Amino acid sequence: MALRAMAEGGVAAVAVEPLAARLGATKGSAYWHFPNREALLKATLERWEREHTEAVIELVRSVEDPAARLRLLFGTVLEAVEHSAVELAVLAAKDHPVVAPVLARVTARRVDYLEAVFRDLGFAADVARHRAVLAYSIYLGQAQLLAAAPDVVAARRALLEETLALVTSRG
Amino acid sequence: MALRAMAEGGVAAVAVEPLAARLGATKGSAYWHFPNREALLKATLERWEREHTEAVIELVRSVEDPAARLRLLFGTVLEAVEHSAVELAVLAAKDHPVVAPVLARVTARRVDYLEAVFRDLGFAADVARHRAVLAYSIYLGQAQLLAAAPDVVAARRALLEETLALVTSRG
DNA sequence: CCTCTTCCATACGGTGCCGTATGGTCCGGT
DNA sequence: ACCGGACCATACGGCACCGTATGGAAGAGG
Repeated sequence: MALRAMAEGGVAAVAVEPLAARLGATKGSAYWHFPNREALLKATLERWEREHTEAVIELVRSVEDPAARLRLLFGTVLEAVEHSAVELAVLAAKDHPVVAPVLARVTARRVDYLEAVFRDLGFAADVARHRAVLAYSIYLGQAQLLAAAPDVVAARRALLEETLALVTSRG
Repeated sequence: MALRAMAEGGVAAVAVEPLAARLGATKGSAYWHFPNREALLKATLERWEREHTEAVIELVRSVEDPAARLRLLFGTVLEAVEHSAVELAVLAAKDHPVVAPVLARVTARRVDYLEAVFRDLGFAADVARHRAVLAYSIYLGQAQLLAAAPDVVAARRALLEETLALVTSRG
């Protein structure tokens, strides 16, 4: 619920009074469950941290071929637009003291996982690292672009293929 | 001034009372120059639109070789971190009714320019378009990543070279 | 049946911002 | 010397949110 609110209204929407109203409850109730607004926000973010990273990794883990694994990974995260609304909301609040550490952990975890995939693809350690950062940049940028100017990104399927081809190309 | 405030505190910081205080003035003064907060924000965003896109294009226009032009372009926009704070602030407020149209125009303008550069590089129209969207995604994602988790992006110079190599590689 | 804990509601004061009203200063034109 | 417009300050009411205080309902155990 709080995650849905965050997806729609950003981190600012994870606020006591609006959320209580949305749930048909009152502030009194909310302040029994959480000591203050910061705790509510923290709980919401940590829930996002737990659910929205390992879930994808888990989904993809079973795929043997690393190229197919990468394709499934990118395909999954780039199709779910409403899913990535939460991501963008978190990024938009990157300077908030409660958000920053969670965001740093999630980012590091994801890039590290991507790095492992590129090593599975046969890239040397340093190259794999670069490709991982690059691939994650493309994901972030594309999510941002899709949300900010969807008409600019017309042929999404073709773009996905082009992205995969480039990011896994040798030499 | 308002742009500086936006870079530091996001779109929310472009507010009448905080800005007036920052300038050592009062609300009364501010509301003489602008009818309301929305007008102030709009003026700030349109100033950003005018200054932060054409300036870079102008800087780069003189370079003959399209590959060198692209290198200069990416190098310029990816080095200026404090510069890109404004960009991220605008992206973070992409759903704000005043922000959305400005952001859409700026995005379209930039991707179109990139597309022209890739055509200059000899790519066919459709491929040039894909590369342009991809390149702009990388820029957005990298700016985001640099701001959200700077330690993840260690070797920036090498990453720039890798980016350029991939994005201009022939399929 | 009484009581204690759990959970929720009402009511209050505080803060930061918006926007309006109104008065004051300074300055060029006559 | 006067006046009108440009510019700025003070003061007010309103709104949305935070957090606290306090008073219930409603079930569990003695």
